[in-house]
Amino acid sequence: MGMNVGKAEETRQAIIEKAAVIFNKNGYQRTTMSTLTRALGLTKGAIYGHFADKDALAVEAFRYSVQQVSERVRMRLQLHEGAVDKLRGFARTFLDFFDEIVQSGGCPILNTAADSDDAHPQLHGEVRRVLTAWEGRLVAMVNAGKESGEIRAGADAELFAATFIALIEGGILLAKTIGDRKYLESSVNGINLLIDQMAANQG
Amino acid sequence: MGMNVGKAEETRQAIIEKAAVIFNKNGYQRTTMSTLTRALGLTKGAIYGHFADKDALAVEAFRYSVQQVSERVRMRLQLHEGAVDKLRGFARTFLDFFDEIVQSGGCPILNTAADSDDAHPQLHGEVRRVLTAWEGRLVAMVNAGKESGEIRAGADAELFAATFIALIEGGILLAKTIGDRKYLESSVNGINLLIDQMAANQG
DNA sequence: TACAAAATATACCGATTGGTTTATTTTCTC
DNA sequence: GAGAAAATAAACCAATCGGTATATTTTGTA
Repeated sequence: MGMNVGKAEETRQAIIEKAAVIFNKNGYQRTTMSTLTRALGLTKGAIYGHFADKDALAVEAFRYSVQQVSERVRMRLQLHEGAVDKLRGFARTFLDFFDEIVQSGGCPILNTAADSDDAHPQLHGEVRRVLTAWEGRLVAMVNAGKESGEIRAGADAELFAATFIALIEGGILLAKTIGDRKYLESSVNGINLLIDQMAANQG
Repeated sequence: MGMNVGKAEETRQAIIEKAAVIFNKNGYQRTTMSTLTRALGLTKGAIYGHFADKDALAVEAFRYSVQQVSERVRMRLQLHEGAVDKLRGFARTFLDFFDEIVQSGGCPILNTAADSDDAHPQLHGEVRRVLTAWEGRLVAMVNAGKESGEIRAGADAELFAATFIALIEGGILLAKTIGDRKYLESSVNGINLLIDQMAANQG
């Protein structure tokens, strides 16, 4: 028989990685299969050999984009000890990679949420899942800080998590649209203020 | 000669108003001219008699959507006296009309910003103009509060304005995507906290 | 290196896209 | 209410859409 698992599984991954940027920059509808074939140097035959349809590719591309951000955050958090420092580092990460975020078309969570809310149920579900996971992760970090005594027991972890995400996403939107990273800096500034208020050495 | 200014200028306005919702719900690309003719009960001939092309209609529809939000805010602010109360009322307005915002497809500023950043320069310019105007309005309100003595002279108006907008836009995104208005409530909560810290009777 | 299977390219499909042209109806003015 | 102009409808256009069938190349293995 011929090849089994396939060496050119790499092609599939290459399609996902390039398609992720294109989808993020142009949105689901504006990204046509012809756009992808041109950008990839492949033909439809190749793409449809790896993915059932445009939807399936879009979903995998979105997951890849999110995974890239998650990896960035994970690596950054390794550098920090303690809940408060980790929370500050979490917020700071988006500032560190702001240029890269802009270059790849903006935050994929934001873009996909705005693009899919009414029209694309599966992508909408993916976004919601990612957002609630992000929220849960922040809540867990705050709770860890409470157990270690870094954060006041009375701090509202859910409130903090929601405000954190809103500030980051809103800050990216503002900074990218207006073209000035100071807007994201303002958001990170605001998050640090919230962290200060949760810290144990505060009234 | 025939008619001059035209009674059926109303048609033009009706097209804009209905198209505004459809564009906001579905995005620029997904909103086809056929979609609009179906929703409007008109044919392409009628639409293209009033607008040069799809782009021109989209721009006018966006302006109308923004104007609707502005009018809401303007009416709300009339109810309040004093800079601090006006600022709180400003933030609160988005909460009051949250259901309506969701029903009409979400915040048009957010949607258009995410939809047009790379692909649609004219709409992108419109969004940027609206956002900076919004920012300027907030800064002016804070400065008015400084002059009246309600707000500390040392308060950072620009920082507040940027954080305000980021929290509102991010809050709407979260609340609409996850389907729980508590996320927008958290954002308004955060804004009120910032206002507290700017108020004169604070350390 | 021959051969079969997997991967990719080519050609094609009906449907729909934004937009135009021409015919028809409404509308306003005199 | 007649007639001209404006508004709308109907039919049509090339281009492109997502997707498929089939031909061809590449690939891994025996």
